[in-house]
Amino acid sequence: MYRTHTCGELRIEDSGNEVTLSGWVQRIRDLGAMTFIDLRDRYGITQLVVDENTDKQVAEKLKELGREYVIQATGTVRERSSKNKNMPTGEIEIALKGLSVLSPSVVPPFTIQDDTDGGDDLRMKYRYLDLRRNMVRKNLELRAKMAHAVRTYLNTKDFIETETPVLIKSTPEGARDFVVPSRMNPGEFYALPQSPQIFKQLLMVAGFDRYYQIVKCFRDEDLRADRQPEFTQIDCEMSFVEQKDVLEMFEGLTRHMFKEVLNIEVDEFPWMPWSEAMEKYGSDKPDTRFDMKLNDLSELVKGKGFSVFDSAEYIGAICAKGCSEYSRKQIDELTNWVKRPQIGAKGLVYVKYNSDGSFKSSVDKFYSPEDLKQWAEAVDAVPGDLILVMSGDKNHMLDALGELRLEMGNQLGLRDKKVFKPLWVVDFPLLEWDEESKRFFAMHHPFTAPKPEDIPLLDTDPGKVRANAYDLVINGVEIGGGSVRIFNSELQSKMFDILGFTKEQAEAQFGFLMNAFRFGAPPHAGIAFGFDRLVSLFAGLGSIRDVIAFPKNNAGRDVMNDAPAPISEEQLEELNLILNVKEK
RNA sequence: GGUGGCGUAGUUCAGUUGGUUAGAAUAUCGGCCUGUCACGCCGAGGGUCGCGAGUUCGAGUCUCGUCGUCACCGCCA
Repeated sequence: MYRTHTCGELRIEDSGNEVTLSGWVQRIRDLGAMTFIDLRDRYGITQLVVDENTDKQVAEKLKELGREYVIQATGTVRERSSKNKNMPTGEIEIALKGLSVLSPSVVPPFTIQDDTDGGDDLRMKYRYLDLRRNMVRKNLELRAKMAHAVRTYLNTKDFIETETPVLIKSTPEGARDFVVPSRMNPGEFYALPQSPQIFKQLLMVAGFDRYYQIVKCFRDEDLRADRQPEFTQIDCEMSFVEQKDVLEMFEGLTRHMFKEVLNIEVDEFPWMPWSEAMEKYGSDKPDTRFDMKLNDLSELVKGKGFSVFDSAEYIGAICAKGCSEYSRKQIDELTNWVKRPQIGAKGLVYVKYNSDGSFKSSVDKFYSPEDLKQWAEAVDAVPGDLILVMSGDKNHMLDALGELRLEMGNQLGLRDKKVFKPLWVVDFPLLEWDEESKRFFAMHHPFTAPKPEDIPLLDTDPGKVRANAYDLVINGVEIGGGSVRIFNSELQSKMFDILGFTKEQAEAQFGFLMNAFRFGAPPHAGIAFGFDRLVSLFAGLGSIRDVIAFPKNNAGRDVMNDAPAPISEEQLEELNLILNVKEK
């Protein structure tokens, strides 16, 4: 028996008991004739004490100990003569009678403690040591708790958890696929799923009615703090439902998780049309923790002789509450910020609505105080506020103002991590025009159903067609998305047609799905949540890396085991592969 | 594919207009210490300043390239 208790559970009531603990040496405090050892495991830290005079044998053993040694310690629980109120086990200690080293440790490259001295690179390289730290382990415990809450909720709602294949067929739409060569089928490849999309729809055809899966998905695209090449989705599909039914079900799931995991009651989720999100927040994933909406000033500001505005397609503004005292330097910094290539604005016009009711702007030459008063009314500004205006190409400016809005939200401390504001963004466009290839792409995916009232537009103005597609957005993070699916093979054929597939291509790529639909497909709809993002949101973190046990770096590498890596000539031969790596 | 930040002791960092032998903290090792809990005190070892080239009498410092890493844009739902 290695232990009778964990390092986190002994209390003053256990005094006098003989116990055995196993764990890692956190720290040794050698006071000379008396030595204290902090013994750590997942559950906590317990202090061991050795008196040189009374425990000579054990004291001798202490000499070989070092940080992160795994030891087994036996002794008697006793009340401390000087207690530590800061730790749960702080009232007791173990007077050692026996001590054995189960496994020694070399000196670790960084210290295993909450405020570690290790940088990110090093912690990733020794991730198994990083995972010993409370902060990191807590994130993964949270993740496990959340996965449990998902299963509890969906199981009570009669969802069937079903696994779908990981080796599937590559499809042309969407993200780049990871591919896997097939040894048994020379020259042919599997793909790893970007999502189990087609399989879950086939499960609906199969009559499963309600399906879910917490499942790994793979996309071979460039990475970000919130994007990993392999990530986890809560993937779901339901039959005989409309959009409203799906949103209600998964609002229920989300609220259940907030309640179970964080003990937070969130407000009902508002529904916001995609067009409103774009116009008012400059984003399809608005952060509604704060207001500061975008305002279209185009009509108001034109025709006053300011050629920059007169020639612009769109002039928009946001109102930063209480910022009229911003200094020249602060305004300049904001101007430079929006001029960065990532934002790409030409400049920034400001109007200070001073506390005394007067105006000071960078365009005083062209606009009278009366004009500026009108602007202020249009953006709901009151004395003490700062109005920030940008002009240019409409879509670009909505985007830029949206970014500026978030930046001001950050500067003004309006994006509190402890506050959660979920909403549904609905009525996405069905199709997106691509200038390069001169064709439409499905904004969500090719199986998304158009809104019934917009179906006539498919023939006349496909770009205007809205989809029965929806995203769950929380605090400016896209947590999940889904759609009502097309379940009629004629409409599906039409979609493939609009997307530029020939009949043969559609048949080759999705024939089996179209074929399945000929055998009685129920109306169905589904959704998938980005589980990693949801966990990092709950944890109040910016990066999903911190909620994944073994994540990959920016370049998709696992710096711990150095994957990806070349394979042997024999392996290549067996897979019928010849490499043709281009020199840079 | 592109833009930017960072790279100095095991680790986290400092290092002035380019100027003598590159510092601090922490970790490690040794010594002292009976109530510590970030123990304390004394001492020691520890450096390819990421790598390569260039400018210069002289480069940790300036320039170019390269590698690594992070963030963002493109990409991705």
